[in-house]
Amino acid sequence: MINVTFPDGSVREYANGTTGLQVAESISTRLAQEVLACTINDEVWDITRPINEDCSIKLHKFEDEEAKHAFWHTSAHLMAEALQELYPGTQFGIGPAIENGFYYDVDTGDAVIKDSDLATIENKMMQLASQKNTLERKEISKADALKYFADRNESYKCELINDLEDGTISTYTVGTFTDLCRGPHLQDTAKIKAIKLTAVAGAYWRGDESRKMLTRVYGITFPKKKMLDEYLVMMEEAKQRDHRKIGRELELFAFSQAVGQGLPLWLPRGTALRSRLEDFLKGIQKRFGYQQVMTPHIGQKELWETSGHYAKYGKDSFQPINTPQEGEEFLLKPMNCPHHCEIYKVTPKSYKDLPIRYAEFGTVYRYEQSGELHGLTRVRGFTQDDAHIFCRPDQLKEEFVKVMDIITIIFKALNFENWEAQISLRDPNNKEKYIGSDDNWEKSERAIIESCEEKGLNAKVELGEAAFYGPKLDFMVKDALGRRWQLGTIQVDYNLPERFELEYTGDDNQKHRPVMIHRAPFGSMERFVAVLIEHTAGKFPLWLTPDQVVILPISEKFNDYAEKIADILNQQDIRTIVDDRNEKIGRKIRDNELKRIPYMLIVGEKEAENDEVAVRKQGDGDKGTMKIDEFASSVSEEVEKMMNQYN
RNA sequence: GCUGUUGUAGCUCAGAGGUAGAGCACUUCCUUGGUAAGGAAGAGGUCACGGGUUCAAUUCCCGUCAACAGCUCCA
Repeated sequence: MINVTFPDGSVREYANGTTGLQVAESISTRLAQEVLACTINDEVWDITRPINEDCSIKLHKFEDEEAKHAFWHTSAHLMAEALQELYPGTQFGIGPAIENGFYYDVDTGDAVIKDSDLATIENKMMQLASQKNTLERKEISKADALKYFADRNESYKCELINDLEDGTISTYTVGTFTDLCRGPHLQDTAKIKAIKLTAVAGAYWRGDESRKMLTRVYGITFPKKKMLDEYLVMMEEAKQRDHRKIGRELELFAFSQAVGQGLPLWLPRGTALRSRLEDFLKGIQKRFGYQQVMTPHIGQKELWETSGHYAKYGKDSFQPINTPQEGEEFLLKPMNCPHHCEIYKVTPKSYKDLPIRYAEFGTVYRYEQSGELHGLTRVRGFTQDDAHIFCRPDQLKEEFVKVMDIITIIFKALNFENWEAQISLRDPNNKEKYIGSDDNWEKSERAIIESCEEKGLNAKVELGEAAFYGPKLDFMVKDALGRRWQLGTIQVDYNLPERFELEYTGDDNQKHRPVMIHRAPFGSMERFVAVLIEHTAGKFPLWLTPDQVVILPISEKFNDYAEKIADILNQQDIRTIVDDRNEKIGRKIRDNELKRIPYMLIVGEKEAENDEVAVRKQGDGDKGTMKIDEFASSVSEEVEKMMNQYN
């Protein structure tokens, strides 16, 4: 007999070899029908795998990530089985479950899978699923595994097996398809009731650009048809939040082929929004002891040879600008650090001067590969809310933590809740990708890790994600469709101060090297605005939105009164416009609701007689009548309250 | 950059081997209205660009450019 401990702490006794499914059955038949996977001692298992020792158990229904994972992983195998039948000779790469669904990377040889083929594959999958085939787990030796897959010409699988340790290898078979797989899986395919293959795309084998590009088929499945329908509706709604769509509708920004790809044009309303964000950050930075600086958009090529950027990125960048003068070369600046280092060097520095914090909204140009460009989130010309902090080594951690505070303030002010932090360190197996001494790298990495510990920040550590000159702490936010974007970033750098020979005089009257922190709380204005648009669906907070109030006269007879109120409000810095079109009030309300202007003031005969306005809040309907002054002060208060919180 | 898809009016999209359509937006006129689309008329397109096939190409084929999804990359 074995003892099984449940999440509530209760313990039950079962026969040795009992499965998770049998445990579920012992509780209720309903649970047994719905359970898809189980966690045995912190490891997720198939519900049909016999348990041979005392353990803790957790049973997972579809709502749990663990169950979804098994569900979609099994779906990937099901799709593989379908592909094997439809495209004989297909070789299989990997086919994991992902955040929403699954994919499988396959090599179909000469056959090409097109978007239009997805329906056929779906149908095949449905047909196979209804066969209710069970998934059979088998543990096999490395030699047997290699032989099995080699016999089937599965070179990708063999490559994977070669990297595995003998004794840890298992396969799963469903119907006619056997796959190298760790599991866990569903008991059988009958639970898969709704299937949607969402996309087909290319993906390099093992994520390596130098290797073959396989065909990746993406899909998602559900235990109920209704769940799939709901998912598809949700995806449609997410698309409505796309910043590219809202940016066009609200006339915030645009692109022009004549100007060039990836070069955003900020329209008046977008510029108003962005400038307000910049002013907001400037206010905070002033409080934190930053000084604004300004530098040119170009600089001599030598600057980036000194920094090391040219050696690393030069040939993949916008090429040098030549001048009529023989041999003169300038670069569009891809970052601001060298300029700021030169500002540091203008005067000799004492240890008493540090820390020095130079901030600049610096526009930079990077030649991103054409396939990387994406709305405002990935562009070729963008403005970093950049700053460089030069400090003594003993000030490093305090300065680092202060930057974390700024980022937290900003995320809080804009109601970003679901951000993630990531510590990006060197790849220890690939040190030649980086510049600088081991000693400096270790100091930098330690400073970041310790700062996070000090602030109790739960950051995920990623090896190999560091910049080539230093480690960083990045703040990531998801867009409407769940894609992760890096916004804020903080980087510790011992290398540039050396390369630019930055110095300060210490209290020992000796020359010392300062440490440098690169930081950008927004990341870039472009990307931040993009994510903000998706986050708010274009309904920006009152203090930030380009137009705060729109006045809607009932008829043209009241246009003069509307203009009068607009003047009064604008004089009090309440950004007000008038919709003086010859349209009925219902129409004006509809159009301005869609423009997401926070307040609509409806004015007609009644209001004009009494110096009043009828207030309507965007998305919230009629709020009744107010005196003009009363409305003005309530708006001002609402804005001030927010600003006072952070200044 | 790679794989796939797409490119028709400012926007969203129909369409067909015989040189183009809708709705919205725009202009003018009528209407002067009370909380999410009033009515009428009009203007607007080298069907992304360059080749080829054809009596004839915006439609079929090839190339280029751009956009979209994914991969790779991201100082």
